[in-house]
Parts: sequence; C-alpha cells; structure tokens
Amino acid sequence: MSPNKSVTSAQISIKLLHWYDEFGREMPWRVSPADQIRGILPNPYHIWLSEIMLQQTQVVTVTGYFQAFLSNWPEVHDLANAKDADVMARWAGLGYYARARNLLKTARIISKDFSGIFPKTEAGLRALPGVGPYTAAAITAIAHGQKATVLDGNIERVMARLFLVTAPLPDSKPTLYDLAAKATPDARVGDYVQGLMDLGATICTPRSPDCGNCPIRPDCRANATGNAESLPRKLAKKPKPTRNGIVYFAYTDAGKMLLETRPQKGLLGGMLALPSSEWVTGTPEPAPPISANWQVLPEQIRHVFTHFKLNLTVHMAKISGPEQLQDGFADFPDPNILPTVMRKAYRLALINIKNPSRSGQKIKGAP
DNA sequence: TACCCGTGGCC
DNA sequence: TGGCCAAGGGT
Repeated sequence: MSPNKSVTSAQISIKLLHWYDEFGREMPWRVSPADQIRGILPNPYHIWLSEIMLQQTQVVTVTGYFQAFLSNWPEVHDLANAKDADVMARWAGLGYYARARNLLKTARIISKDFSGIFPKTEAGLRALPGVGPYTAAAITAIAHGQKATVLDGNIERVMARLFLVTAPLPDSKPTLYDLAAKATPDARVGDYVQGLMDLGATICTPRSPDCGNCPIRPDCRANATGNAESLPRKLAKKPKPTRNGIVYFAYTDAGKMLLETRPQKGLLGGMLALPSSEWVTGTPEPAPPISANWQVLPEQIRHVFTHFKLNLTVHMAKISGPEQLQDGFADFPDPNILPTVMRKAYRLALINIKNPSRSGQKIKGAP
C-alpha cells in the first residue's frame, strides 16, 4: 500500500463523516452522531434486527416492520419467547422468509445461551443463523463501534466508482472488499459505514447518480472519466422460467376457510398459505385438499419470485356440511399475515364470494 | 460453485 | 411492462 493511498483514504473518510453529520438519515434503529456524543449507545438488539430486515430490502420497506417488531417484542428475550406463528405472521410481506426463521433461532440462542448479550466479535456473530459476512461486519461496526470491513451492495457500487473497478460483479467482489477494507477509518466506523450506505442509497445511486451533490466527487475516478453510471458492471442474469399452479380456497358461510402452514424449508417456508398444488413448468397436477364442488376462477394470479414467474389459478368451494370441516379451518384472517402471493389469491377469492357471477365453470372435485 | 430464496418501486 | 435493483445468507 502506498503512502499516498493511505492519506487519500483518510481524507475521503473525513469528508464522508462530515457529510453524514449533516445529511445522514434518521432511522428508528440509529443513534445520531449528536446523540452518540451525549453518550447514547446503539442497542445491539435493534441493530441486529434492523440488519436482518435490511438484507436485500430497502429502508423504506423495513421501517414499519421494525417498529412493529419492537412494539411486540421490545427485548431479545421477548422475541425468543414468541410463538413461531406470531413472528412469521408479523414478517409476512417482507419476503425471504428464511430470515424470519433464522431470526427466531438466533433470538433464542442469544436469550438462552448468551444471557441476552450479542457476541462482540465478527466470528462470534458470524456463527449465528442468518448472520453472514456483511451482517456480522455491520453489527461489529455499528453496534459495537469496532473496526470491520462492511461490504454491501451500496458500498460495492461506491467503491467500484471511486476506484474505477471495471471488472464485473460478482467476480470483482474480492477486489471491492480489499478497497473497502483499506478505505475504512479507525475512528467512528459505524457512522462511516452508515454514511457510505446512505451515500449509495441517495447520491451514488445505481441509475442517474447525483454526482453534483457528492461529498467525495473530487476523489471519484469514475466521475473523472465519465463512467459512474455504468459501474459497477454485472454479469448477465439467468432468465426466469414461468411456473403454473393451483391454490384452493375452501370456505364456509360461517366465515371460516382452510389454511395450512407450509413446510419449514423451501419457498415461503413456515408461512401460512392456501393449500396448493405443486408449482411446475407446464400443467400442474390438481391437488384439492378436500372433496368438494370446486369452481375455477377465470382470473389468474401473477407473481414474480426471485428465480421464476408464477401463474396461479384459484379454485373455490363453499363447504356446507360440518362433516367436511377439518383441522386447518380458521376464521378469515387479516390478509397481512399471509405472504404476498397468497394475499393476492385470498383477495381475489374474497371478491368472488361477493360477486359469484365472476366464477368460472364447475369442475370435478376431489380425490 | 451454482442455485435457492420475496417483494415493491422504478423507468 | 418487463427487467433491474435493494443494508445477503444458506446449502
């Protein structure tokens, strides 16, 4: 490492911290630089919870969920003692539901094995379910104030532009990590990384970066060469295939419907859902949960997951005889406890209860 | 390593 | 409107 680069990195971090002091955004889990001076420390439980929610998820989406979780479970012990179903219901709509399952595992480890104290080292944090390299470094820097190399999508983008890294991601990630490590200051690491992420989210954005308002524009090689918007390069993504499936909405005049908890592993794992066929390329095999007079709705649900597109057909049946009621029937739920794709199907079904004329032709039910 | 795993907003 | 993107981690 050349002396010049070391000096430059220190200057960049100072500029960034000054910018953060003035323009850093308020967030429910953050302690502002002014409050830190007053002696207020970040709450590791808050930082951990926010970082898990923020994985692949924007701040605006997370804020409401964070507040709701903290309101329901103010301390990690409260979360550890929560019922799985309550936590999954509160996470519904946020996506990547393995995060919620791992959140509970970690809360129980922290509460029962660690007396409510989060590990102080990156290695200790990294051993917790759902805590990877990014999250361990972020908690180390933000919650504990210890130096760590934090590299998320924002910081990758800022580093690629600042140092004109033209090799595409993800191959360039080790290079970006090294650059991020060398740029990290010894003091105020938490504010520094949060400032870098704020910069990436508000100024150094993927499209149309606002370089005119960037505090480190004079240091940015991509800005100097006019390449900012085209960086970082990324390898082409695989196309998303389309799958098809059937979900089943069985209901009664008494306002009950059939719901099931999906298996803990896999897509929407652990979430409450309508009974469903497999989701397959081509024609799905019908899998009605009970024998009934199933009717096909003419409209389909369309939904896009990370790696495939889904067309869902909704089959409906009104259950009359109490002999058909079985485990799994429950009062019509608040749609918000369902994952979004099931929320869509549920809403479509409710519309068709109110307007039966929308229903399609009758089909044969039942195994 | 390559794949799996959600959702909402943007243009 | 379809692809891209977001404070990634697990297997």
